[in-house]
Amino acid sequence: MYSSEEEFLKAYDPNQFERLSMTTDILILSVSSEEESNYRKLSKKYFSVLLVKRNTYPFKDKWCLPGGFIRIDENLEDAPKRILKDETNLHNIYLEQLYTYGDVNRDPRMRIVSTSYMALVDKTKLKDTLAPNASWFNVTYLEDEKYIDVTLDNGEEVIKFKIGKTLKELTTDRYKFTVLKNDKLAFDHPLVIAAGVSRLRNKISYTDIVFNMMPEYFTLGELQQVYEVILGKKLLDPAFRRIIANKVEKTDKVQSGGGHRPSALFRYKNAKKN
Amino acid sequence: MYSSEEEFLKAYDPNQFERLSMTTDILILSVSSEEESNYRKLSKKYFSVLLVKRNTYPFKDKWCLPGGFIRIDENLEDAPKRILKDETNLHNIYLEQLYTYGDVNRDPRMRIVSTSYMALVDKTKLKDTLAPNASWFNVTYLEDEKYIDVTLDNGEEVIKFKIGKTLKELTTDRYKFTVLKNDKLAFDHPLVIAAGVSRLRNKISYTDIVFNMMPEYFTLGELQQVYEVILGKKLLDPAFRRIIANKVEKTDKVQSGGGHRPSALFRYKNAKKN
DNA sequence: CTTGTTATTAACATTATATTAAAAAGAGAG
DNA sequence: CTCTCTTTTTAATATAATGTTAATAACAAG
Repeated sequence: MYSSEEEFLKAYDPNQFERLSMTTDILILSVSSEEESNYRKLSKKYFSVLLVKRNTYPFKDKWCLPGGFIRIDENLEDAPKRILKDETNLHNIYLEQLYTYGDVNRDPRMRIVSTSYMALVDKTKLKDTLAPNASWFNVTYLEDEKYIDVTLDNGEEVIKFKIGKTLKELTTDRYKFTVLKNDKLAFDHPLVIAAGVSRLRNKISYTDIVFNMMPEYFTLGELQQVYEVILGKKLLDPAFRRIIANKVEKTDKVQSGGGHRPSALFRYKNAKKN
Repeated sequence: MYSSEEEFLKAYDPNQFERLSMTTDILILSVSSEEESNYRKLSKKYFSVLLVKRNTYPFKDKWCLPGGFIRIDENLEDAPKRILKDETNLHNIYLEQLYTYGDVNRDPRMRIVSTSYMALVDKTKLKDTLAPNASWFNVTYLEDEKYIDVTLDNGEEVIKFKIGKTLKELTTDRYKFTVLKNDKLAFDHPLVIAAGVSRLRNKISYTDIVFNMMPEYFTLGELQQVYEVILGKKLLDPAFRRIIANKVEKTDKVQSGGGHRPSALFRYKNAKKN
């Protein structure tokens, strides 16, 4: 029919299949620093996620993940980068694609497929650069065989939802989830949060991504707290130290002033030395 | 501006952002049975992937993964299911989303974003149901720190390509790959193959997905060969048996006739008993 | 009956992980 | 200045997981 690819392309009709819209949603995760209420000995750390309050329809006045439309002349992964820049004023942030959601009715406006990303940030690097309608929520994440219970709390508002894992017959596809209760979080964003936390929990043990959430210098106690928050359980000191021993290096700095033996400050071994 | 969501939706202009097309690509993986050349003692198993030869532009006469356009009224994950049915005449196959590729120029026709899926099948269940332009290729997959070398071979044609891993600074994002050499495989499908094999290698150790590639009854030797093919290395018998001990159950069937001690046939423990 | 072959498991060696508990070093109270 | 409190840090031990060697089992073919 056509004798060359050029000829084919010239005659190509892009409207053969009806086109659709794409958006991106970004799960921005960090660990609460909680320095305000740091009495000594009580510095409970939390996982935290950045949400924005919608001021337009649909889902007006509900919370949602930062996101937006993919532009026609923009690479897929450039959209989350752009939005991250707008939202936190940071670039060069760890970003990883999570999952693409594409149910026909997931958006009331029209057919929209959305690719979600997970970003890990060191909260101490931002500060006052947050957008006005954005807020960090502490995450409590409880998972058992059948359900995941998530509670989000920003100090003023509490969002709770429950996610049921659908029958995992022969496998453990961690993304086949169903939202059971939710009335404050827009779209299918509860699924994105569950998928992201799940992914992070999993990856923390075989990659070094956790250091994207850490400042340059940290004590092993602080690092252990972050591991504990992400894994949702206490770790024993010697075991933890053995695990991360070859990932970090001791510096000659120490952190004193805590009413106890001062702790050595460590840094990530493979970090680019500035 | 609008006093209700309905009112907003009624007035909504879906053409605010230029829409794009979406396709899906399916990485159908299996393990070669190789029963034809089964002399005794030499039954080398291979990983295999199903490719189809394109008979239209673009990439006419090149091989590619089975795939197609997402229809406007079709859930995202229903598209790969539909195509899988067309291609292999099987349904109820293990299917898992891999990654969504969305570079602006990844398709010469127009802006197309593609979500790839991985399907695992038991090759003994198909047989003569293959589409005429489709063919199984044995996969050889060699991975080191910097590169992945892949060779695909269907007995008549050999496809080779090399993939470079981009600088993994703070992390190990297994998807940030670059295709270095490739002239017979269309689109960014080398990336999909690398991502899928990588995912399978990883997941085999903490899930039971491998049983999706196995027939109902199998010997531990056969299962071990599949593990070895997927992991790309030899395993020691006792170690392997300990690992899978609680995943399989011995049946009273045996497989004899191999010129040696007959082996017990096992089955997957959590399989639905028919 | 002997040999070749793979299946299967026992027994031991090595390594990794879990657990307990002790020593180290500063802050603050008196 | 000394005692107590606290957290850091590591030593030492116990337990579990994994790696390795090699013995035994069972059948086919000559």
